[in-house]
Amino acid sequence: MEHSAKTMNSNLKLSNRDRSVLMKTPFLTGLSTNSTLRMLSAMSVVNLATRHSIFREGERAELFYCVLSGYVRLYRLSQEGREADIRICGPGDTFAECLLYGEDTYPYHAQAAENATLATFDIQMVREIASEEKDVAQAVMMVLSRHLLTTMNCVANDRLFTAPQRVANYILERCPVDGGPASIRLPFQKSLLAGMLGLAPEALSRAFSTLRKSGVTVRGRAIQVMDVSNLRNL
Amino acid sequence: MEHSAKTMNSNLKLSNRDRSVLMKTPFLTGLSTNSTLRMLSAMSVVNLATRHSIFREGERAELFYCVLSGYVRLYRLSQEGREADIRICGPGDTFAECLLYGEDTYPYHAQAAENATLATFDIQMVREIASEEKDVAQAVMMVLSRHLLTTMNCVANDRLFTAPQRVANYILERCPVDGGPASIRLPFQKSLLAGMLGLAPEALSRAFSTLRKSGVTVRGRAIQVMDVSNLRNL
DNA sequence: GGCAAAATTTGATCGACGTCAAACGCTCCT
DNA sequence: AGGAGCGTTTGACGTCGATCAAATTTTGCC
Repeated sequence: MEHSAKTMNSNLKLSNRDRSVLMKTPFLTGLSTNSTLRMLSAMSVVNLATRHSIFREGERAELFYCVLSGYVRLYRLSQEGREADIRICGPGDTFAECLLYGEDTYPYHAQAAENATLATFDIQMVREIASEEKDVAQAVMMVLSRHLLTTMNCVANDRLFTAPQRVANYILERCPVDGGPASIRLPFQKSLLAGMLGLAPEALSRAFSTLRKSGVTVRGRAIQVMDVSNLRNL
Repeated sequence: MEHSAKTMNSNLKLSNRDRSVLMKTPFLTGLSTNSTLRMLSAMSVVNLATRHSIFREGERAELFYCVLSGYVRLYRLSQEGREADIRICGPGDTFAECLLYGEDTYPYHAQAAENATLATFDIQMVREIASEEKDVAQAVMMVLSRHLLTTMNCVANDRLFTAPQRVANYILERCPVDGGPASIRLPFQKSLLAGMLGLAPEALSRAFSTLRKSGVTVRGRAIQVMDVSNLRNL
């Protein structure tokens, strides 16, 4: 029955966790009952195995996506086949939503970086719903604004900081704000983090070892910071 | 009366060119008469001299902007005072519009890169208008979508291409599509182009001289391409 | 035109990071 | 336990682009 790694579900077949993420999506949170129902009618859910391609650059776009669980990698290819990650999407993130009012083909490749559950939305239908339901339009604007903000941040980080600084920033964004010790756990492979920061995996590894001097210890996916406020000074 | 380089105008005092750009803004084009009037009531026009600061990172945001003429530089500062450009905005571009539904402080510095005329929009008021007028909400979504798309492009370019390739891309985007010879004229200083491409001015200069081998001649702001299709292959 | 200031180019140097290859470690599988 | 396969680390090396300084060109202004 299932010969591909892709599974289509009705949204009744969601895990509790996925359902909870789905409802916290900016696209569905705070909507009127009516709007929520309409959005759900434009939505499906898919399960994807690691490395499964979601869409390819240049394909005609009919859906945009929201990650419920797992991670998705958005990337471009150079002529010679080098890959550059543009964005890593985790639970709650949306992608290709800029096509609601933009081009009609996907501007990058998308691939499941781990087993993932995604909500898919029909672009045409959502465009129509947004033109009729104010709360949906507002949700779309909020999502787009936030996404734009983080992407501009990404440009600034790439241009302003070195590899160890970018890694330190990543860690600090996920640490309690006060000083003192802290420990966090990477939600995915290091190679994904590398792509997210615009680095080769080797460069990430070296960045971590540079940060040892600043009190950062890494073992597998576990990261320990001796003194957060110390790390904050570069 | 005017001791700063900043001038506030009623929108009656616009040059023809500025008025035409203003009306072609995605924010004002295709709107109903009523929506247009409401948007104009949320708008002012300012003239700025070269290098005049428009806002600083962290400032409370009350306005977003649309460039009517001239160019604006959005940038971040590192601790040590190094500047990194995030975006160069020209006529028709908007900036800080992501604050309509995002944070309430500007996430970067903005500075006039030349004498410039800007339309300013009151964020609060536009938010209110967008919640009532569907065509305005749609215009906002289109602007955000387009902006997001170009910013993701920027990340991809930075990560995928070398300096000469990025410069070649810039030129090609502004050339007639067919092969053969072409010539274009930079609309601003080379140092601005450098910042736009994420390069130091020296690196841009060297990139141009690398491209001489590929038939690109530069004299001042004039750029000549011997064979466009040739340049397209890296 | 001619001077002062700014922008751009060129040269030299250096650090950061990508790439390739090899070693190491971990996980999963039987 | 033994291995195969993958992810990560480490080393060696090369390239790209930033930086500093100086030369040169362009621009703005009387």
